Amino acid sequence: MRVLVVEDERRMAAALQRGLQAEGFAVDLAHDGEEGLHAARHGDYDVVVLDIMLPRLSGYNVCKRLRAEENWVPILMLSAKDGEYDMADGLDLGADDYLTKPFSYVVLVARLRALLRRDAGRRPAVLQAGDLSLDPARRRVERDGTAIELTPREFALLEYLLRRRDEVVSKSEILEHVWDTFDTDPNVVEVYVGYLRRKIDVPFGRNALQTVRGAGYRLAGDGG
Amino acid sequence: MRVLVVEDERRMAAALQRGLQAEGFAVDLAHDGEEGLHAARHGDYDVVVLDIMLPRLSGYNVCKRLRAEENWVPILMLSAKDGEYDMADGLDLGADDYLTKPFSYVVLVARLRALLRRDAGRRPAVLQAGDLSLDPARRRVERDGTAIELTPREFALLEYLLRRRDEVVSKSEILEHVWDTFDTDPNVVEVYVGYLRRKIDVPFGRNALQTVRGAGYRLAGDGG
DNA sequence: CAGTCTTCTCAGCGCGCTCTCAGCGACAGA
DNA sequence: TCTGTCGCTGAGAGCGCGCTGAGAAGACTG
Repeated sequence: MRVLVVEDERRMAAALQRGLQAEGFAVDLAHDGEEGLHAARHGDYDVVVLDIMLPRLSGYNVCKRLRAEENWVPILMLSAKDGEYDMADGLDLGADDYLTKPFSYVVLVARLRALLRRDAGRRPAVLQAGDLSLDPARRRVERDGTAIELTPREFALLEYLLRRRDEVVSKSEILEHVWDTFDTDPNVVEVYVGYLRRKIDVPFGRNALQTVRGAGYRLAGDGG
Repeated sequence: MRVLVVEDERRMAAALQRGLQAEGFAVDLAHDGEEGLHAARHGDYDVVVLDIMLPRLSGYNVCKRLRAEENWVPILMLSAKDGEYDMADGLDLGADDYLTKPFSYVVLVARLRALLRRDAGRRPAVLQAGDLSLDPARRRVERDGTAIELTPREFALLEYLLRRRDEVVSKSEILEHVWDTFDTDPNVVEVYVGYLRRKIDVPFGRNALQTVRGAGYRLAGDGG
């Protein structure tokens, strides 16, 4: 899941980046409003965390412009508690949720996941393919009722493949959305596909995670 | 689909080439503006990815000259984010789209596809000929509801023939667009036409992929 | 600081894809 | 019918893609 964090205060930005990456998100940073607006327009993010007090262009205006352009990416606004804008303003502008600094990190993550879940409405809270299920909020994976332990990277990979189940997903797309790079050695994807198979397919005698040679991978919607 | 990438920075150029080839494009590289201009003039490309900061001749000028020569090949401009030119300049010059570095790889591919689609006057997302269909995005081929597995080369060949369905396409055109060469033995085309027939025609008792002796091949619009 | 877990790199290997080649059949012109 | 050309196809060689085991490096825990 790709997150854009627009925050000018370096320490806060770095902390958010580290924290969210640990949760398995792919995080990009923008340090002022112009940069943030541009990134949000072109970056294909699943959610945007947007500070209000920003150099060059306020978060307030970034949000307004995005909505004016019919860009409906979920936005979570952040503001200092003594700021001149309050929650009502933020939500009026088209933000989807709102947090006041100082906020609890755990609350931030919970709200982000809530946004991702709510987004598009048709996205189910629990992703499924046959008897294989993944719950993004609870970080839980099951096959046939049995819980499966995954590392953060494995989890992010499976989540992305499940969100695009039945589609053929190229290694470069996977690198982009799960690793947040595109010029890395694609072998790392092959390695992690191997790890996943040994956890979600092999023990169950299934074949959900299929190779499409020369094109990428496909997660079978029926669970293999 | 032939893409020209004009980019002086070797690592970026190589990464783009690898990535786009993985997406099924035929990619040529040019490493400075003069070279790029020359290639764009004579290379018969479907789209050009053009960096702005280039040795010898800027992307800015390459674009300007091409348009002055009435060359309307779709151009996607790339610029460093702190560059002296901005989006408005690029679009004013006749570029069709514009991306700022660092950009998302997936967005680049999506924009390229959008340009290609727009260029041909709203190409349908799914190519069809009778009950034979090919979905470039999902990389899926079906006949009569049955999924058909194709190798990358077979897929590229069928895609090209479908885009020019009902037309007689010569072997040299096919070599040019699917193999990205023109001095190879045309026999390889015959071999792959044979492979395709055995997958899309023979099992269904059809004859969509027809030989026009002395001229080339034609994919029948009604699916044979 | 040791021990564990996670991530990622690397090298080797097996197989599927690609392409070449030769032989043969189909076709057109004489 | 004969002949030369064009296209088709089966066989097979080469190699590049994808998979895997080993292990190094780094993060985290006790």
